Amino acid sequence: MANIKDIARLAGVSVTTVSRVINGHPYVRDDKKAAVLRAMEETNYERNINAVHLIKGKTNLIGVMVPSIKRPYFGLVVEGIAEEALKGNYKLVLIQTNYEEQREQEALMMLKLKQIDALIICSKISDWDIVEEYAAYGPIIAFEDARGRNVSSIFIDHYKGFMEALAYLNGKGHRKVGYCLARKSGTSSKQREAAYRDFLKSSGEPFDPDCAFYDAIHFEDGEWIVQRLMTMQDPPTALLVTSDQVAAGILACCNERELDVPSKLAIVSFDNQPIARTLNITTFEIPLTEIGRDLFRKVMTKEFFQQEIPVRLIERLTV
Amino acid sequence: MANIKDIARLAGVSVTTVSRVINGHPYVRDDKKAAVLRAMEETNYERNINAVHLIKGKTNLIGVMVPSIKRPYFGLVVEGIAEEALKGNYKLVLIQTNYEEQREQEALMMLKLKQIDALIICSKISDWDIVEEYAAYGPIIAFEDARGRNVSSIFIDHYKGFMEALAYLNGKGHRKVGYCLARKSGTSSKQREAAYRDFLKSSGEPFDPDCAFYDAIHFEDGEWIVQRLMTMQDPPTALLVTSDQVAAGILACCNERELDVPSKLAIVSFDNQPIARTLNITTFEIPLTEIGRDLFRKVMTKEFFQQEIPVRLIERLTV
DNA sequence: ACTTGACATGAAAAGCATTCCATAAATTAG
DNA sequence: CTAATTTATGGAATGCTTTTCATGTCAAGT
Repeated sequence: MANIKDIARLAGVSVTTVSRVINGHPYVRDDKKAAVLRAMEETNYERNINAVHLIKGKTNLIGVMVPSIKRPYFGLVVEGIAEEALKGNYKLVLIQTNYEEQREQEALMMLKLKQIDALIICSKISDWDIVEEYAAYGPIIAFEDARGRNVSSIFIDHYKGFMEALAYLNGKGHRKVGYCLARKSGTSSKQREAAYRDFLKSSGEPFDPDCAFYDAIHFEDGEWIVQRLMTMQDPPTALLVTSDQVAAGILACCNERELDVPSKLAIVSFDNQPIARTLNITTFEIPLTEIGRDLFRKVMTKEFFQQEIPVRLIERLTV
Repeated sequence: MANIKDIARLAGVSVTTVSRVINGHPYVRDDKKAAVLRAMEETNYERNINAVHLIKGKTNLIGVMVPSIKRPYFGLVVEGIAEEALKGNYKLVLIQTNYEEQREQEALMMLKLKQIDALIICSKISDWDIVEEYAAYGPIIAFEDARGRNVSSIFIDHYKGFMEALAYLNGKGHRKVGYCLARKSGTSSKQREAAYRDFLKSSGEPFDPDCAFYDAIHFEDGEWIVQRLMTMQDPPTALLVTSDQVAAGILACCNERELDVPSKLAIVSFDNQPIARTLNITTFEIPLTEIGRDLFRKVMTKEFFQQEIPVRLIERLTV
């Protein structure tokens, strides 16, 4: 494969001039420019991008840390990131972590190694201390509440969101509300459980551990949730679900078992994914794709930035 | 940031020796090795990965071309690719093309520029000629029927699959079968339409253009499909759907409108995504994640490889 | 005592494009 | 008509690591 030196020789100019032509810099006579272009054409020349990366110290690659890309939730976020990346001529490096700390560290390491120009954390398990440490090596933004931390973030206040949802259900007459969470240990789950307990305390209801459903992540998780629900002698009359996918699964299984929604079981979920609209699920909108776009835009400014995205209730037919 | 020269100076050895330590090569005295390690520790040294890429001529990055990552179908494939990539210490560069030729070309160009070591095409719109041209620059594998082409591929014979599905429905007594396709112009859609027409010809039924539903891609597309179905005076008694997502959407809308499945409308779909199991959708299994893993493994061998993956009928409750 | 092979180390080349700096020619301004 | 710009061009340094080649020491084998 020809390199810039070959082109220079073929065109009878210096490598500097060739570089000027390639990068559209001024001060190159038209005839020389033409000669360079011809030489590039003839040899089917492409510059060695890795040499460019080396000298420029950047790669136009943005890292995206996601636990699992098959989950529509992350698909929607990454979609937004990808859309925006395209405009800025950036490419995405996808790091699927499966919530393993070691893999997350690998992603962070890529930033230190300058293999990526910035890192977007869609969800993580590692401690903030570790993330902060790596923030010294390049811009990082997280889609997770980082208030009080020195890391940029665009986030949902899940405490608030859950509170609002609980108040809404309470207002609709529901006294016993169950909830489905994804990872028990995640930041957002902790916020949500705190809200749940606080709400219970303020309304004087007792806490029933049977009302908590963990590891509710996929559509298919609706199945065991409904199954468990039907074995309970005193089941909740409403369910707060942290993902439309799960809510959709629950709804589907309820229909199958002729457990009427919302009269027997009300469902409120989060995200407002397309499936929620189709199935008329009452949900709190979290504009995932839009957030993805924002994450990209903001991380590219390289400036510290934190912003809360408010959730918005969309009333449909499951309450 | 310290570089290898600094380390060499600090440790009182040559850069060659430092390189040996870094890469675990033999013939370094223990005391020197220790000195190098100490120097690296002290300066928090990390080698410049772009320099490594330049000299090695490879990046340990694999390109993945997908039209849209938010579609669970591609999420599942990429999941498999990512799993396997992890094992080989490769990272994925995601190129979301939205079926725009220009973006596809960008992905191919990355291969030429040696920014990626190999390219996996999950779906494409560009002509094979173009792909073949770029195959000269590095390993490419496609998840699309490339028989007769000089490009590696792991594929489904959609003609066969559709034929099998039609025969199955015919055997169940369905004489008028509709079908939902994603992109009208895609290779797989062409194969499927060919099968459909051939089947009709052999069974002597006339072709009703109203039975064809195009751009059926997402769960939510089920809505308009059912709507249209209900306006037809002579609707098909069965529907062949090329994605479980769409089938699930159709099923959900049928339930809502009390159109009984399967007695009023039978549904057969493809993929056997998790949602199909939960909703008891009769479907032809296409092991997407497993195929993702295979795509990665095979493209890494850098050898020409073509393999058909047979589909497998999974009978459930929608027929 | 002499050859051979294993062990150890470093100088320098290779991989390639960008950019700073110096120089020269051609214009424009005054 | 000189001084100051603008235009044009190339040499060399820079970014950093890996690998080849050359050289040297030391122990084992004959």
